[in-house]
Amino acid sequence: MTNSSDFDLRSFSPYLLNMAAEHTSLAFQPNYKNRYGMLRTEWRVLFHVGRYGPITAKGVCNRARIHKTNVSRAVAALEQKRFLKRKTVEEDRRNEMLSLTTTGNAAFQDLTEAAKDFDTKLMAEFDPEERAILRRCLERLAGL
Amino acid sequence: MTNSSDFDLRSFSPYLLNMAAEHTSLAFQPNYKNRYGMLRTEWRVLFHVGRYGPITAKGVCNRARIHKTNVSRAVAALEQKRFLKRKTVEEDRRNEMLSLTTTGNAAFQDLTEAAKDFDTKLMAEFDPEERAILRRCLERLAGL
DNA sequence: GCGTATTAGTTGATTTTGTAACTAACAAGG
DNA sequence: CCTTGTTAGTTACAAAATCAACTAATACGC
Repeated sequence: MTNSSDFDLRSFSPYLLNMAAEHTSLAFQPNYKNRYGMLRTEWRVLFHVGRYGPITAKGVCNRARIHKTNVSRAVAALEQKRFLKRKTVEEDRRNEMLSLTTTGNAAFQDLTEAAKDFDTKLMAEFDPEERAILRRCLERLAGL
Repeated sequence: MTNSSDFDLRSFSPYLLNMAAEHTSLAFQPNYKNRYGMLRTEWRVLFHVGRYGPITAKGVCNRARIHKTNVSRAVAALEQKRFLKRKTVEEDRRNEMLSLTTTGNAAFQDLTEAAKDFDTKLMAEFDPEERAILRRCLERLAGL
C-alpha cells in the first residue's frame, strides 16, 4: 500500500501546473520576444507599469511578485529600449515613479491585445463553467 | 474599446499558471531540497527513474519533457550522491540504463509519499468535480 | 541633532538553465 | 569496408535567475 507504483507525476499538481505554465508561456513568448526583443520579465514589468502606472519599482515587485533585482534589471532594460521612463519622487527621493513612453505604451497596447486574443483562443477549448472553475482554482493555488 | 484598462494580468492564463506553479512548487521544495539536497530537476529525474526505471536518459527526457542536457546533469548529480547508478547496454553501447540504488529508492519512496500527501492537502480545498475539471484543463493546457 | 534602523533600489558573485557544438556508437547504402 | 547519416549522451559557452552585499535616502528613539 505504501507502494509508489500507483502514483504518476501527472497526478502531482505542482508538476502539472509547471508543464501547463511552461507550455503556454512558451507559446506566447514570440509576441514580446520576436517583435519587441523583450524578455519575459520585461514584458511582465511593462505590463504592470502600463496597467497600474505610474508606479514605483517596489509597487511592481508587490503586484507582480517578481524579486526586486529582476525588476531593477528589467526597468533598466526597458528604459534603454525607450519603453519606459523614471522620475524621482521629490518628497521621498528613494522612490522612482515609473511610467511608459509613447513607444512603450504602443507596445503595451499591442501586447495586451495579443494577450487577450491568446487567452481567448486558449480558453475556447473549455466551456464557461470550466473556465470559471479553472480560474478560481488557479487563483487559490497561486495564493492570491 | 481597444483600451487595455479592463485587462488584468490575472485574467491571462499563462501568467496565472506561472504564479500557481511557482507558489506550489516552492511550497513542496523543502521536501527534496532540505532533506536530500536535491534540485527540482534532480527530484523529477529521480522520480521518473524510480517510477519507470530501469530507463535510459532519453526515456526520461521523453517522459518528463526535460531537455537532455539537464537530464544529463541531474543524472551525474544523482549518481554522485549515490541515489542512482548507470549501466551501459551491451547490445547498443550508446544507451545507459538508469536505476536507483537502495538509498535512492528509499528517497524515492519517501518523496513520493510526501508528494501524495502534499497533493491531497492542496486538493482538499476543492470538491471532486472541481478537481476533475482542473486536472483535465491542466493536462490539455500542458499539451498532454 | 545623532546614532541606529529601515526602505528603495543597484551591483557583483554564484548558481542554474538554455543553446550549440561536440564525441562515441551504431545503421544503411553502395 | 567506407562514406554518410542518425542517435545517446556530454561538454563548453551564453543567457538568466538567485542571493548577498552595497549605496543612498529617510525615519525613529533618545
